[in-house]
Formats: sequence, structure tokens, C-alpha cells
Amino acid sequence: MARRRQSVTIKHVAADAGVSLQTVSRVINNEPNVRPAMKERVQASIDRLGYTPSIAARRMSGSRSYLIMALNDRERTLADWRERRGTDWVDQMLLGGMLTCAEHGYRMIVELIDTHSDHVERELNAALTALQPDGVVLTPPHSEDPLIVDLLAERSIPFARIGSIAPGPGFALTMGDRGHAENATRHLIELGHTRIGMIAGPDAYSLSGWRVDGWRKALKDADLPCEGLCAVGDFGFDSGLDAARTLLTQDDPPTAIIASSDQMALATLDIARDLGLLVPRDLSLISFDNTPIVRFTDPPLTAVDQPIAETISRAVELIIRSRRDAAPDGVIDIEGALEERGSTAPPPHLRRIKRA
Amino acid sequence: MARRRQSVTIKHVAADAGVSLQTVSRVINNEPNVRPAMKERVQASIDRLGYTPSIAARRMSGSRSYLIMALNDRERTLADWRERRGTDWVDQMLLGGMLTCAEHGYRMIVELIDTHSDHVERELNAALTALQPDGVVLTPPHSEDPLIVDLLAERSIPFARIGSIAPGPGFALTMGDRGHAENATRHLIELGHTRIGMIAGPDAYSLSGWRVDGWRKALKDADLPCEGLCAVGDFGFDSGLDAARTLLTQDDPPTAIIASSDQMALATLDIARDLGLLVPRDLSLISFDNTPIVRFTDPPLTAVDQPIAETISRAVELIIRSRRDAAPDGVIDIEGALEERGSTAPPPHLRRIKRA
DNA sequence: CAACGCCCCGCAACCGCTTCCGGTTTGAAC
DNA sequence: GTTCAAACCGGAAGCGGTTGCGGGGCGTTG
Repeated sequence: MARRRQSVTIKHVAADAGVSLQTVSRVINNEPNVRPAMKERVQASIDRLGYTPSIAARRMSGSRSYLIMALNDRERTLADWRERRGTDWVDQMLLGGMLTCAEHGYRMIVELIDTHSDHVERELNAALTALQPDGVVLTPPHSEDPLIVDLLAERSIPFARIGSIAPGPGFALTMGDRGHAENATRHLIELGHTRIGMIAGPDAYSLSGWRVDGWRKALKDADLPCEGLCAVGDFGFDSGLDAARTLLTQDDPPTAIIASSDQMALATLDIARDLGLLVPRDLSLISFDNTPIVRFTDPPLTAVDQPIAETISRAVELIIRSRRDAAPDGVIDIEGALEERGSTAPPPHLRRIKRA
Repeated sequence: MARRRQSVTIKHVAADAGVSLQTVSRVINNEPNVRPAMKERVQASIDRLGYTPSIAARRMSGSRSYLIMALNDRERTLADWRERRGTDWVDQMLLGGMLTCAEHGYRMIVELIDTHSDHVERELNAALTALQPDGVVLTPPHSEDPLIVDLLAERSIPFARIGSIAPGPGFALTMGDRGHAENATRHLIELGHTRIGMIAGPDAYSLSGWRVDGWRKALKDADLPCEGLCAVGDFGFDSGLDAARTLLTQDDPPTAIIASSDQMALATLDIARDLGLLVPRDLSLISFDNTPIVRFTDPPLTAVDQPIAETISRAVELIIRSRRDAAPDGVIDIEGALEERGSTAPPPHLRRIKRA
């Protein structure tokens, strides 16, 4: 068993099965033109020896690297680390990506790039030539960065744009932002709310706009006002504090708020507490993301579940299949759902009526 | 610019600089025996052409793959995905690992293995030969699995065992569990608590035992009882419910509890609420992990911060340096700190006295 | 029965880089 | 001005696979 030390290569398998290397290669790649009997014999050798092809070697000779790259911003990641912040997206992203990659014999690798600096191009190129990934997954806001998108297209590397519907190269996937915002708003309207606020995400993210659109549409359909009821944040906690304060300290404040991220919803919860407002008695609150945190707040937050893992999973599948199947055109929309918890209720004036 | 399509290789650099491939190789690997002038010339070509070596090719010829593998259990990961649970460890793990890998030109890759099945060995071997990583990071409970540890040692792959102090191959790193549990207990004692409970982690994890040890020692030193004050969970939320109920519904229940994980602390919070106990008025609570969640509970939890990212980062550095530097012997202990928040206060009887 | 073509299989080249080793230059000592 | 080691550079082999192509078997056709 001393030979266990050295990994078993395709040569060993070929020798063991009494065939040539190429035949083994054909078997592991499921290529045609191998007789069933032969295939079986080779497979037996592979199993017995516990052979697994080296992805480095496969990349060297062939055209595939069996690697999918997920791009992330280095600065943001560093900040998350230093401040022991949760990474919200990242873990879900990885979960879905890794699992689906694994199913197809691929690996997912997270790459950090200074996406805000002026040498994005150089860094991205470096990462691409170092790893030679078979595909790249882009999340917002990278999925809408023309520099990145164009570079990938130019090198003709399959890639997925999550949260972007702009026509162009690559697969576009979204998570039903517009519809979910509309549904959430409608839910609040049905509860009896008439002044429903919105804390939007930054303009750099298209999905921020879609969510606002959905909110506005639901209000319009019900002849409800939206003027002065939309504040903008950057998805982060601190920005949520400002936005919530702005909304709740005005004359005739909203009795319900939809926040475009869990962090901003948590901030709203804090501001409400400071103002002596009880959630959901005095203020209903719905957030976007549905990260684990919102189950343990007081009260637990009703949230729009963003199926991040599923979306990334789908993106990975599209990429992997893209060399075979035809690319689907148009935008793929993965639907989430509204998870009702304890932060939504009828507005104060209706509650009094109901009690009477 | 059409040639941008094809990645620039070492050959192009060699041609551009008018030297041989080997010299370029020496420059990018920082090897000696290259005159400064020559080195500079080659470096200039590298920069101008934007050359980055392909890690696949480097692995093929050389002995390094520039890949560090982090092992994770597939079942657990799948469950986390399905239930939209936070992955607590995983993201922090990745954060520290990726960043440190990147600093050294390495990549971190998360590998999923069925670590509980009977074909661990085969799967692990497959992953190792597919990726040929330069090192492996093991977290509990894998870091204490003799099958995994021995396999790695046999193939002489550098690896780090997080949360294991057992003598043996690989680097051992811990996060000061014993000391932290002792400190946390002492903190509660200083507040005046005399009956301090402990919700321990499962026995399969050595660190569970260390934490119990620390708790017990602090109590012994203060001549305080520990009998009947320790319940066991599995780090998960549900197990925390049972453990907390057991501790808090007995005669003469503890006025303070230390939970071995944030999830179990959250469960304790729920049970306390059910029993009509106010935290921290009637019950003080300290948790381990300090994941982002505990900042947003009501009240925010005092928690022992587990410096996971730093520990993984340190582990990666040890692995990367292990081919040069001598391996440090003994266990490396990365210290965290107790982060005081709102879940600890003097016990009820003392509060009354103080008020008088 | 010869000719043709398809299905199998194997030989050789090669991917981009490192490593081994041998050859040439440099500089200090005598 | 030699001598010799050390410093420096390049030729060639090879890592473990895949791809292009060519040749042998065998069934089909005329």
C-alpha cells in the first residue's frame, strides 16, 4: 500500500485494464465509440484503483478546467471580516453554487477582486488566466458593471448575471424583485394600511428600482399615496437608521414599512423602539432577504425570502450546460415567497375598530 | 488586441524579454541566481503583457498547486441550505481563509465530503487527487476524526486541525475555549451569581469538554456548586430548547447560564421568555461564537467572541509556510474576548439589596 | 468476393509550466 | 594571467491528461 502515497493516474488505470490511455479518457468523459464490455472493464479498474482525474491535468490538455468562479469584492469582504458582520449573501451563494458544482464534477471557487479600483481589468484578467474558469457567476453590483461584463464577453467565457435584466451577453437571472415588492405591499394594504413606506436600496443596483416599482404599482392600484414615503439606503444597517428616522419622524408617518434588506429592517426596528413604537402594534415591517437573523429578532420579521442559493445553483447549471445546450434567451426569474412572521399586523386605527 | 483572447503565457514573456522560459520562471518564483537587471527586465515584460501564470500548469510540472482545501460535511451543508439556516462558521471560515490565501497567491477551495458515511476515505482521496491541494484545513469535528487525520498524514499533506489539541500530525489550533469559559464564569461570579448553569456541546467535540472544564474550575475556585447545573446539547437550536428547559425548570434553578453556542443561547432566550423570566433581570446569559445574530436579539447577548476567521487565517499561513519554515510544535491558541452586551446583570437577590 | 465505410481503439503531439542538469560568464584569489 | 567556484542562464524532459488522426476489425453493399 505504499503506492497509496502517489496518486493513481490514468496510466495506472490503462495498465490495469490493459487498454490505452485514450480509451480510459473516453470512459471517464462518457464519450461514444467505446464498446459496453470495454467500458465496463475500464470502469472496474477505475473503481478498484480509486482513480480520479487531476483537474490540473485536464485543464492543461483539454478545454475545460472544471472550475466556476464567483466574483466578490475584496474591500467589502475585508470589511465584513473586520467587523464580524455576517456576509448575508456569501454563504448562501456558496451553498447553492458548491452543491450544484459538485453534482457535475465541478468546483466553485470564490475570487476576490478590487472591483471598485481602476485596475479591475488587470485583476480580473489575472484571475481568469490563473484559474481559467469554465464560467463566472456575477452578483450585484458586479453583474451590471459593463467593464466586467464586457471583459468576460470578450474572452468568451460563459457567465451569469444575477440581478440584471439588461440585454447582452451572459445569462440573466433575477429573483422576482418587482413582483415580490408588489405582493408585500398588497399584503400590507389588505391588512388595512394606507400609508406604506419604502426603504429602497442604492440606485447602483437595478433591483432597487424594481422593488420601488413594485411598491409604487401596488399603491397606485389601490389609489394610495407614495409621495414622501420612499427613503434610500445602501442596504447596510447604518443607512437604515437614517432612512427609518426620516420616514418615521415626518408628519403623518407610515404605519408600515418595507425595507429592501434585512439589515435596514433591523435598523428600522431600532428606530421604532427609540420612538416608542411597538412592532407590529404601531408599525408593520417587512424586509427583503430573509437571512437567518430575522427569525430571532423581537418580533421575528416578516420577510421576502430571496432564493439566493437556488438562483446561483441555476446559474451554475446554465453555465455548465452552455457548452452543450443552447442558451436560453431572455431573463430567468426565480421566485421567492413572503414568509409571514410577527412583524405585520393591521394598523392602529383598524385595531381599535376591531376590538370594539 | 485580438490576442487578448488567448491568455498570455510564459513563452510570450520570454520572447518579449528576450530570455528563456526558465529565467521567467525564476523571476515569478522569486528564485535566486537572477541578476537584478535581468529580473527587472523580465518583470517589466510581465507587467506590460499582464502575465499571470496558470495554476493548472504550475501544478502539473511543479510540486505546488496553490490550492488550500477546506473540508466540509456535505449533509450538514445541504441541510443548512434547505432550511435557510445560517452557516455560522462557514462564512467566517471562508473570509479568513480566502483573504490569507490571496495574500500568498493561493486560492481556498471548499470541498464537500460525506464525512459521516463509510466511504469517507474514498471521497477524501478522490478530492485530494482531483485537486492536489497544498494543504487542508480541518474544523471540528473533522479535525478529530482519526480516519481523516491519518489519511492526510499518510499522504503527507500539510494540514491544520482547528479545535484539537491531540498530539499528532498537522498543526493544532484552538481558540482558548477553556480560558474563555473560565473567564465568562468568573464574570458572572463577580456580578454576584452563585448558581451558574452550563449548556455544553456534544461530547464528540473536545472543545465541549474544555469549556465545561473552564466553567467547573471557576466555580470550584469560588467554592460554588456545579452539580446538576450542566446540560448537554448539540450546538443546534432545538437541542438548546431541551437543555435550557431542563436547567431552568429544576428546583433552585441557576440565575445565569453559559451556552456553548449562539444557537443554544437563542433557544435559552426563548425558554426564559416562556417561563416568564426576563433577561437579564431574572437570568443572565452568555453565549459562545458571537455570530452576527446575537447583536440583534432582545436583549443583545453578551458573548464570547470566537476568532474563527483569524484562526483559519493563521492555519492557512502555517500551511503555506510549512514548506519553508520549521513547523511550530505544540498547540497554537488564538484568544478571543468576551463581548459584553445586555444579557448579563447581577442576580435578582443582589439587585434588590442594591436598590435598597 | 472485393470494396467501402463505420465503429473501435491506439500512437503521437501538445497544453504551460517547473525541475534537472549542464554550459557559460563573472569575479576574486593566487 | 590563470584557476576555480559561484553565479547566472538555457536545453530538454516530463507532469497527467486531451485531441487529431491513422489503422485494424467487421458488417454492409455492389
